[in-house]
Amino acid sequence: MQKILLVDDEPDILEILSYNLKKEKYRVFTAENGRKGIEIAEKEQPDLIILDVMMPEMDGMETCAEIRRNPKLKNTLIAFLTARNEDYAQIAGFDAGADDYIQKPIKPKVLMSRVKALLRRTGEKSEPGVLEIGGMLIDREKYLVRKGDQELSLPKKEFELLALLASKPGKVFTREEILSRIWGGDVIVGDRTIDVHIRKLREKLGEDYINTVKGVGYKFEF
Amino acid sequence: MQKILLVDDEPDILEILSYNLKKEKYRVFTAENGRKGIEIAEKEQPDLIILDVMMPEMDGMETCAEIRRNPKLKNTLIAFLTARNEDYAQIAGFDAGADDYIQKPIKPKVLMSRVKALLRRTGEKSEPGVLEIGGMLIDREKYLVRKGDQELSLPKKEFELLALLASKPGKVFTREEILSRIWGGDVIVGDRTIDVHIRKLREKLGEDYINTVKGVGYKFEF
DNA sequence: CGTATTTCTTTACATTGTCTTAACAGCGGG
DNA sequence: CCCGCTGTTAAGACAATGTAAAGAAATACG
Repeated sequence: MQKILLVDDEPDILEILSYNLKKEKYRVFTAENGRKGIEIAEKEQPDLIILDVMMPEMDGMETCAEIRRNPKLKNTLIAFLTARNEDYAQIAGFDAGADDYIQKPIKPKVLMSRVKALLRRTGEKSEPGVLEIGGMLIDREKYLVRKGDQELSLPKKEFELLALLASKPGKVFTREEILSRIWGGDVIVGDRTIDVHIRKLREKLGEDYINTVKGVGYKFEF
Repeated sequence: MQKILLVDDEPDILEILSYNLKKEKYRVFTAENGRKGIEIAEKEQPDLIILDVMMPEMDGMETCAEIRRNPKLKNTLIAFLTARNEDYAQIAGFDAGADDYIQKPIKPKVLMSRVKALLRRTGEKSEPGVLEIGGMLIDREKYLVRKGDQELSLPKKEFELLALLASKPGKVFTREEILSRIWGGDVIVGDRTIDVHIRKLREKLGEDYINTVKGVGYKFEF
């Protein structure tokens, strides 16, 4: 999961951005000024830092320059938040070294696409698109599972659940772990929900792949 | 690797830009005037041409117009370099056909993000002009689809959507992916827009080519 | 230029699967 | 046998997509 640090002195903005980014499964940290921002950044090593240009004390430009000077953070992506009426050229004029500018007022959709575009480069995990285990082929790109000669197309949640379990055969995934990886931390679902999905998977794949470890969780085996 | 052609009469600028672009793994060509620029462009078929507006003899505008007239170069991306005090609107007013304006003084980071943004869409790969799948012929150059004996001429968006999905048969493209590749990152369109285009495609091609993977996206199959 | 035509987007439902819940059954341990 | 856990089933809630029609935006045309 990729980390994003937000630095802005306005709590409202922090909250809005934070909310939207979390919704998209980013891990979000916030700081209300540049100094604290850098502190947190050093500790958390975020993938992207979003800086408000206008801040008391240490403004975005300064913070940015500071980051660029800091050997531990030098290569972190930086995006500026700028009010629309600030002249782009003027801002660009500062030798700031930002990777992108995002204009206020902030449109969540715009923000998200920008953030994604920025992180695309870095982000791309090297997870293989297809994994093969126990005579089974799980294709994440095509959302398809091939077992022997038959192709199964599983519904989203089931597929993700299978892909998760199968990604580390033998490892026991706790319910919590499963919840946070597939449903995403904040979603609340009932106790039986996971079981039901497991059930469906067993139905479709056969009973011999997913094992229950009572009191702990589930694991994939073959 | 993508090619960029720089045209400017000031050797200093050429060098700075060249250095920065090369650092980002672009293949860079330079020319000190419009005439030579076009010559090189014809030979190298760059993905992007960056033109200084102010040049002796043949200035940026003229060169640009020339490029747009040249059948071999017509579709090349063009970015202008303009001094800050030249009025954007005035420049834009010329029916020059540029794809972007970059203001001097040039800040490498700004330049890079612009260049990347420009090339993102086009860039991807040198995909074949025509692809053939499932008894269908998709000609990107002519914007034509042949299915069996009949020729369909699809509207732009529909065509691009089809071409995208068909470029990786079986792969599920998420809505996000589709949006960012066809509409381009920042455009905001309603939820149902994609569906409607899918609908039209299914109407024209038949129901058996594009499959929905609920909660994930669409894929092309045959 | 204004108008006609095509393409694109939105709106406002209808529809379809998927997901979740609820209720109860089974099982093993203390 | 009671308790905590998981299994199972079916039903309903819900979210994602399908669809038709109308409104915008482009574009072509005269």
